[in-house]
Amino acid sequence: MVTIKDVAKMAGVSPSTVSRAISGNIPVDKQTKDKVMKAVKVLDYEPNALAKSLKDGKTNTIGLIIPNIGNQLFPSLVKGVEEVARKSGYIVILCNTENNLDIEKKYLDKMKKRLVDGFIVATAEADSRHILNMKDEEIPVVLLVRHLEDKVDAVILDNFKGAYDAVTYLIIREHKKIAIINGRVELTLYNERFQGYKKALEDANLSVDNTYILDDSVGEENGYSVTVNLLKSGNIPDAIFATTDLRALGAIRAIKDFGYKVPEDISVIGFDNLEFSKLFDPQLTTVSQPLYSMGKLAMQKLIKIMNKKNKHKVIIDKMEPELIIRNSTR
Amino acid sequence: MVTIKDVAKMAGVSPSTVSRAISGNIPVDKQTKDKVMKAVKVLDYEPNALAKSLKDGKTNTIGLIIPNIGNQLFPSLVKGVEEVARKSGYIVILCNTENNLDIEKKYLDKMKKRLVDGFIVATAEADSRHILNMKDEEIPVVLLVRHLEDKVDAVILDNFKGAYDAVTYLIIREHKKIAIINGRVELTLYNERFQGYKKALEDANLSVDNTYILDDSVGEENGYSVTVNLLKSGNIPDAIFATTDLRALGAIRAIKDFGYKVPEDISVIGFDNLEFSKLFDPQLTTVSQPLYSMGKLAMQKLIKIMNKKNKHKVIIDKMEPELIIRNSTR
DNA sequence: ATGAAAGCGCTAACAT
DNA sequence: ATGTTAGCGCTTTCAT
Repeated sequence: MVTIKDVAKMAGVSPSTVSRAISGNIPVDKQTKDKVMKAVKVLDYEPNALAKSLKDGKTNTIGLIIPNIGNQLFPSLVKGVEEVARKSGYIVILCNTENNLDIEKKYLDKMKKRLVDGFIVATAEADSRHILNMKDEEIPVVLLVRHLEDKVDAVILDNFKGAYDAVTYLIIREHKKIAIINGRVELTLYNERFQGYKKALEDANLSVDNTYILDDSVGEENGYSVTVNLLKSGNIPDAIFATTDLRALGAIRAIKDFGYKVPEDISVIGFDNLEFSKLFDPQLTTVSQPLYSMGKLAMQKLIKIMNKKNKHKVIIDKMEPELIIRNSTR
Repeated sequence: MVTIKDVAKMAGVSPSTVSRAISGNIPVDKQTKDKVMKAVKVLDYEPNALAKSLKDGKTNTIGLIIPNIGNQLFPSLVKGVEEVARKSGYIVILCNTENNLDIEKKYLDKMKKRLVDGFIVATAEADSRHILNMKDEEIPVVLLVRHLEDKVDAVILDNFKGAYDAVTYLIIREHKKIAIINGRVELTLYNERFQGYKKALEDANLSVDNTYILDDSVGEENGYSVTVNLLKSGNIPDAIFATTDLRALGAIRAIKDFGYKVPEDISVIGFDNLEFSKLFDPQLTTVSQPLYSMGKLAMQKLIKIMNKKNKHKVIIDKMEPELIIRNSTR
């Protein structure tokens, strides 16, 4: 490995002069600089970032904690984070936790040892003491897609509004019997979507019918069997609000299997606007989360936080969802 | 930050003893070890991995170079790599190149400065001198989903066989007029798929009809317009072999728009077996790439290579594709 | 078994 | 403007 010493020797100067010549911000005689640069070229010298990091306690590295890159939500998020990071001179370590709190904690510990400069955390577990601890240790953290009250900076979606708008749209289009397929209500985002659903019905003086509240929080059925059960009961809704696109697809499959048509008999609306939702037949009406922008914003926030060491005011950025009207609603 | 000195002071021993006590492989008096461990606990000491890396020239970090995490092929690959890496004590730096050779090179340089221990490269550009250079510098590299002759270790799919099997299946099911929607033939994988297509036709004594060779290498249409053009020409095929699932979906959309049915009028077969391809209506018949396993294998290979410093024999692992028969073929 | 000292490659304070 | 020195936190000879 070529070190700064080798360059110094070849250029006939001291290592510090080489360091200064390379960094640029410290005045160096033009001639010596030329000599140094030539030596750098000849030797193909690459400064050792590790040594620099050790010296100045900054690694220009961030840890990105996500539950599962296989879940289609996350690639867009990751892409946004990576792009801003790269353009700002940071690199990102990808930490996939498999939705396992233990793995998450281990990753966090490991990353701290490596002096990662900050974290973006996009996992949604109930137990969050370890996140709060990081706050106390003054390690820069930005939450993404989740938040912890107003204690940690975060970039989230206005899930309530997304659900409210979706259901209100259905109501405007004269649907009256609107079912919801929901996920684990312990997770804030599903609770918020549920609240939005209820509020929209209430504001339209429609009653909330418990038989239309479908719990899809367990298993990997993605809305299929709960929809089947509902249809079997004979209590046919005229619309279904699914809290994810995947659930919407499951619902549509169930509806088709029962010989009903989407949207003619039953409208279906999804949530997330995943890439494939526009490729589906019928193209899915859905609530769009600006995932890519959210990833970018999270990284921008993190950079700001990392750059100021003193404490700052916590800001929660709540992004606007957008209703994308396609062909699965009439 | 708590350092090894702080621990040493509290335990009343020297830093070297602390180091030995922690590492474990060097004999330390049981009593002193206990004292040290207690101090470690009390102070919540975390060894600085950076310092260790600087010392022993190993970072336990690998760089994973991919063209675009937004492309559905890559999350599975990444997942496999990450899982094996994590379980073997490595962390992975995610480098998204946006299909830009310049960004790729910059990332590679940057990673080298950080003394990344090795690379997995899953980008498919024609210009590969920089990859070959790494080989010369004896930097461990494994290519994934692409390869460079037999010069660099790689994990790839048997694209020829995948295409051959798919087209042969169509022939067995009595299709005679089989079109192909292909990508950039400069990329080995598309060339191989094309060769598989041709060979299957030849082996069945079917002629290769140029009007059935659809070039979908430019734009973002994903098979839609080339299919439209073909159908417009009146030269209706009875099957279409699309070289990606996305292109298959585009083809199906075009076919439906023309009032034909899939698979009754025209069978369509895809390639990749992306997550959503089974959710589509009709569920897509396609050639499956074991992406997750390929990611895992690539990381396993890389670990082996990193562990032996002397040169080794280059091995190309060619994975078996699997034909997944669903409902888009009759 | 343990401590002292040197050094990984770099930069910055200090000296000239 | 440039060289000398010290030190980031760790491990590893070399002594004892």
